[in-house]
Amino acid sequence: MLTDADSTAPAVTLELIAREAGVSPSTVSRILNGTAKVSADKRLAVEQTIARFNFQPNAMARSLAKGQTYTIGVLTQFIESPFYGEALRGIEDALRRTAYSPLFVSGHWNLAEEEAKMRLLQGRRVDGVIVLTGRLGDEQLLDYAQRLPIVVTGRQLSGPRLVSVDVDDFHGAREATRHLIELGHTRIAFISGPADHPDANERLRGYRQAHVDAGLALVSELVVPADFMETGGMLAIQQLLESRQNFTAVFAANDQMAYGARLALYRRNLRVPDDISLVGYDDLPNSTYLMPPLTTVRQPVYEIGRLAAQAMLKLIAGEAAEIAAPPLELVVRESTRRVRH
Amino acid sequence: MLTDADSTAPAVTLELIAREAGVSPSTVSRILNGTAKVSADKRLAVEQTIARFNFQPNAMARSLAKGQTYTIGVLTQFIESPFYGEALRGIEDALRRTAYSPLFVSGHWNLAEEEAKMRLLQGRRVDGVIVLTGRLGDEQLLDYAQRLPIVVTGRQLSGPRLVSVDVDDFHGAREATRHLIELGHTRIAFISGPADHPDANERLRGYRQAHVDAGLALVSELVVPADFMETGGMLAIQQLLESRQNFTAVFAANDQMAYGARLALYRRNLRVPDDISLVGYDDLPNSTYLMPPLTTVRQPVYEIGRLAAQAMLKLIAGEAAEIAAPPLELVVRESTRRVRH
DNA sequence: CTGTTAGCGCTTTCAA
DNA sequence: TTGAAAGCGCTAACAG
Repeated sequence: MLTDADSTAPAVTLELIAREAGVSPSTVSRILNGTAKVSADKRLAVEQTIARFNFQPNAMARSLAKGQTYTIGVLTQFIESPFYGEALRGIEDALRRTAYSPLFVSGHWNLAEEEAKMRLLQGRRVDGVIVLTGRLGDEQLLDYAQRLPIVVTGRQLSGPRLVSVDVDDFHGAREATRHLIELGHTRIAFISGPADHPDANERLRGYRQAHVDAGLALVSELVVPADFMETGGMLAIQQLLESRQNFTAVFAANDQMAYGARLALYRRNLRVPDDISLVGYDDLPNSTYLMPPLTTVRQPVYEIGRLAAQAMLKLIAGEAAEIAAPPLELVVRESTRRVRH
Repeated sequence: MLTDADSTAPAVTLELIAREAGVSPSTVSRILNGTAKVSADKRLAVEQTIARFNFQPNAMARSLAKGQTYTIGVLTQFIESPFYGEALRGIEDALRRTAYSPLFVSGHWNLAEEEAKMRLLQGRRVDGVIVLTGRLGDEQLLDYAQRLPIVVTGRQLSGPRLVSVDVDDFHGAREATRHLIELGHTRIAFISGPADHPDANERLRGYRQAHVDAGLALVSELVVPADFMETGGMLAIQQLLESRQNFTAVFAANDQMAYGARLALYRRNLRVPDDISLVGYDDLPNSTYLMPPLTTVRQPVYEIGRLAAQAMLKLIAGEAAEIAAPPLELVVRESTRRVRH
């Protein structure tokens, strides 16, 4: 005898439901989609059989028939990133209670991989894709936008089916540096991001501009390149210390490097902020709990995610959309203080 | 005149490719899937037209025809969680270079939401789902497994199409506590997780057992409940201090609470580890950069993700699968030291 | 208000 | 080796 698990249960399809409820498939479809009025008795019958069979319509078939998948591709860089994670959460929240759901894929800051993922998303016929920064070229993006709506962060670009959001990193870095200068610091080290990273250069520019604004000399030995990772921050401090340059403050181009820098400083018995002031960039969730709590530039990543998803919904609806750049904000916590003379 | 963007471009389908290449749709399909031998010339012609039109087969149609989606649902709890993030990365890595790709959804530790997400995944006809802990009941899981393969973490359960991985939190917490005891601590505070959280209780049990093992008295005032969040850790320290109980060490049931505790201690001018030793649980990526670097119990989350995905692949292939529980490991860093007399 | 009839784009027998 | 034809499960005119 065959057990339930062994026998090939007949797939429960819309057609099965229709038959069991004594109506036509179209009627079931109408009820499912609210496409047209259906008499109360039939509706009841159908609803009951749906419940009885625990019927779950096949989204593939539905997509195929409608030419819409109700899914929005999201190209992030590292699925585990605490930074982009906030954006994903914003996207999820914006999509909750809509018919759409997100499909997350990661590109790992690698052009080829990002392209492959875009191909995957296109194959899956997503209704649009939100690109969280990354390395795809502007023309490439414009090109994708010929076929589907695109919302992209981290650059300024626009086109028929393409909207972008960008934050003003130049401004953010300039403000952060200015904060240090206002506290009396004149020898401020800068731990920079990868030279080929779009944001990294803007932040460096901001750091420099603040010096120019204040009539302060730029000391090239105080700018040390790193990789946006904690280890990079540690190495940078080491290099800075070995260079025997004086400095009373360190501005790291992102919080992760600031964390590394913090630890390296601790190892050398340099106190923050008493000996050295430290500033980060991003305001990762953890930065409130750094010791001491880190002064940093807050990026409204969650908000960006939310706005991006909302804009995408509009684009899909065929409406125009644009996203106002949400402002960066310097969050002064306890890792910076007036320089001691 | 119509521009390219305005005109309704004829969707590029497999049929179009076939026509353009002068072959039948079946031939194109065979080339795409490597399903059968195809003469070199036709293959070439087809490949060229595919390239020319930048053809991307419609995955929906494919899924519908094959009864397989080549996608694996992953039910995580918070998409932005640094902890589960590692598992997602493990899953991504394990799936790379296979035909499958993950579909991430989050349940937010909320039964109703997890159920809704499971329904979503079933509607999308995923070929299997990996459940990262959460609140679904055992019977529920077993029930899902009747319809599709399930791999679940954070519990011990097994069935026809269901495999689970679990770590021994009891053991982990016991070891961590023992470490403290070996350092001479006898009054060890414990910041516990939510009472209805599966892992939280195991960790509490471990903490208690270590005391019993060592013949140490259990002081109930030293156990304070919190919520697995940083704020909870802060509050717990406050409560502990206000209780005027003596303690020389704090064991937090997860790293996030340890972070909060660390900050609260700092605010009260209590030094770690000189005045108070601190131990966490999880070994989040950031814990290496805490100040001082945190002694904690390392959970092999990345590995668990990888193993889960590999097991899923086997289940899908109809093979048997099981996952050996990867061992927890006490990572002794700098937040603990011998008690001072 | 409801059923019938074509597809949506791909895979897969079945013949040739 | 290749093509014709049927079908995967659903939606959407089109009649009635």
